[in-house]
Amino acid sequence: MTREQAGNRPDVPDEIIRHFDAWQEEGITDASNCPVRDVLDRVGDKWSVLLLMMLARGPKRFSALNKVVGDISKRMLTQTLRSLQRDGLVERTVYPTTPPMVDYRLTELGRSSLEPLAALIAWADTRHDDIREAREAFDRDEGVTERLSA
Amino acid sequence: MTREQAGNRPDVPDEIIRHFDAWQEEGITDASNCPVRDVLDRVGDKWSVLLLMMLARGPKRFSALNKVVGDISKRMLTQTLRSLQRDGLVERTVYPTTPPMVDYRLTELGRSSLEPLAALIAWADTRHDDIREAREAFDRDEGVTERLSA
DNA sequence: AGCTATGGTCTCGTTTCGGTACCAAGGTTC
DNA sequence: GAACCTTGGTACCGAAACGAGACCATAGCT
Repeated sequence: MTREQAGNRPDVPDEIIRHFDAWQEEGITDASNCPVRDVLDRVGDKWSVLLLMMLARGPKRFSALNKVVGDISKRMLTQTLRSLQRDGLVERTVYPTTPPMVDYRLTELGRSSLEPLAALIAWADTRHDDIREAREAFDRDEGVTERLSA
Repeated sequence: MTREQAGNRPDVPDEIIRHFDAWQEEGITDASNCPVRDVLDRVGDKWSVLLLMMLARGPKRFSALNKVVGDISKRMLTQTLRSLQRDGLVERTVYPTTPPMVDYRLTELGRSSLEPLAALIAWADTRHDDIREAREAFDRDEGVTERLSA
């Protein structure tokens, strides 16, 4: 009872698919009137999701985040945290010591975002091998993959 | 019984959180050994998720995708579709007519990705108002938001 | 006086991105 | 039979985003 029964129909609620259809008919041209487009732009940046995950356990200081992620530059860390704060996903607390101490924690909204994000992570985890395999096959065959149909 | 009972604990399975913790201890420095990082980079580009959604209903031709998304350039459309194909999420079929006709359809793997993606979309839809509100508040107060704690 | 630590900002060079122009091959039109 | 239309791209160029590193203020310790 794996997942084969899916056949040609995605195992996604029809409701969602109808959603997609609606957008297609309206044309998704403008990002402004589309709530999802808006959120996708945030999810769709290199660091936001990663930072949200790192804050899942609890508050973390700027330097701790910088250390834990490692290959993020301070510039992007600041920038990403600011936009997460602006969107109400994280909260920034400054302790007026010297040197200053700042910590970031998820808001309730931020915590709620982890739910769907966790689903995505879980998918990534279980299907990653398939992706890697596909990738290797593609690189090996280099375009021979193209199915030609009369 | 909204969502307030969450308190300080995210309503995310502990299993997932422990996952995050593990990464933190190992340091997430290198994107290569982290399956999620890999997937996040794909999800985390401007167009991939949008295109996957547009293909949810069924196969679509290059020009149809270009029309439906609207503000994607042909360049990025080609590029994004290639990488989705490489990752085994979409399948490319060329019909050798003139002018050539090409269509793209989700693979089983691609279809399976819509499940967690749909959850994310649903979240975006229900919480978008909160985000917009937070954004307006932030822009209005411009940094006064900073909580100072002794 | 000098070194260290924190949470940034500034600048600069590189990557990536969006937009436009262009291309190939065949069918249709004049 | 030369001009034009179509599709699915690629080539090129300027613009925007990104990464690495230098720099800064403040205070405590040596």
